[in-house]
Amino acid sequence: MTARDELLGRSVAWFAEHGVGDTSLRTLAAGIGTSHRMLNYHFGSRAGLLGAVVEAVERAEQDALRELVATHEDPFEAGALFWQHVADRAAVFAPLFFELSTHAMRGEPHAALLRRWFAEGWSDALADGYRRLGVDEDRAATLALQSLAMARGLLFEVAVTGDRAAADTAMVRWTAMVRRELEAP
Amino acid sequence: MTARDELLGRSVAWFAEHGVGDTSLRTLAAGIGTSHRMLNYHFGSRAGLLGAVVEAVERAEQDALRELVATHEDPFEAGALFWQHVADRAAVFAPLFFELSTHAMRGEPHAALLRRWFAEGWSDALADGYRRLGVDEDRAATLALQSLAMARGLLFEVAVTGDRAAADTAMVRWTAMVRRELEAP
DNA sequence: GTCTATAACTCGATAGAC
DNA sequence: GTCTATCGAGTTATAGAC
Repeated sequence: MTARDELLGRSVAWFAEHGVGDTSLRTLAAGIGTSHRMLNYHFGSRAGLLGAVVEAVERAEQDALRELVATHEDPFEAGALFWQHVADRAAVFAPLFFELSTHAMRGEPHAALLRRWFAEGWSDALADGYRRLGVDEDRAATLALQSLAMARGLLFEVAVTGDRAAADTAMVRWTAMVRRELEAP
Repeated sequence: MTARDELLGRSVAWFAEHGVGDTSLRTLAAGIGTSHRMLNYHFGSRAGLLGAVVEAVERAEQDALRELVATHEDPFEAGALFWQHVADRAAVFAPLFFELSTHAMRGEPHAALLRRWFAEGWSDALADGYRRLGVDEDRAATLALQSLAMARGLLFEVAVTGDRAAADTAMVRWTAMVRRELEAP
């Protein structure tokens, strides 16, 4: 366990408990028993620290999705459970997720790793799921992209409006639409 | 034309030309012929200024959508044209849009207006379109939410990965899915 | 109401000593 | 790795001119 990993773990725990908000490096540092100078030393910048936090959370979430897909006969059931899991954490991590993704959109160097993480990890995991249902390569790629877009868009809605029920309904009906598409010729 | 409106118009134009990035108030002020003190005076804060910019852009976009829906027989055709319009501007305004939406997610006071703008404007406009196709109230609301989520999710993908072609394909196929849903009993 | 000028405070980032 | 400045920038506040 390096000093960096130790600080990263404590930062994730601190954010999970106190929320992310506009917490300053000084406030966070005081909260986890270090100095803002040390956070800059280990992570290069505030954005570098937040990027590492998001990457750690995303890695855990992607692992959770693969685990659910692997342990459930019905991929759609795994998807439903995963949506619940993600939406439950929306209030805490969605703002940080969308904030950091704007850094990736602007091509900022510290967000390069995050950019690849956003771009490849989720699409690949979802496309795998659709291929296992016997969908051909081309359709699987599009369905994966659509499912990812739908999930992120609904996550956005939940985070902004707080209307979880409407988003849940939309997700259930989206899943039903895909089912019917796959059963049709 | 108040001084505030004048500065807002020049700010939007400046951002459209130079991009948003991490432009400082001082840089922007110098670029549009004022001082950073005046920007704070008229908009309250940097976030207040950016919020006003996003609101102005969103208002124009929502008006454009209503205009397209009103002038086209086929609402799906209007939707396709609008998607093109929005995706073309993704590189410039998507980062700012998602950044400001995180302020709304955190319930920051200066983003209160923006929050309502995000939450109500688009859903209402889209639900109107579906109702005009004879869809009942409950389904129209869900379809509007799904269409909004799909569009924002694909906009997110375009902004992060730059893969416009994949997003266009996903949008075309989404529209086809909805068409089939509405034709089925 | 609009604008200029100035100062103080916080925060992110950096340099240098140890 | 750690600590003590130090700087630029966003923000807020005050005083005052037009």
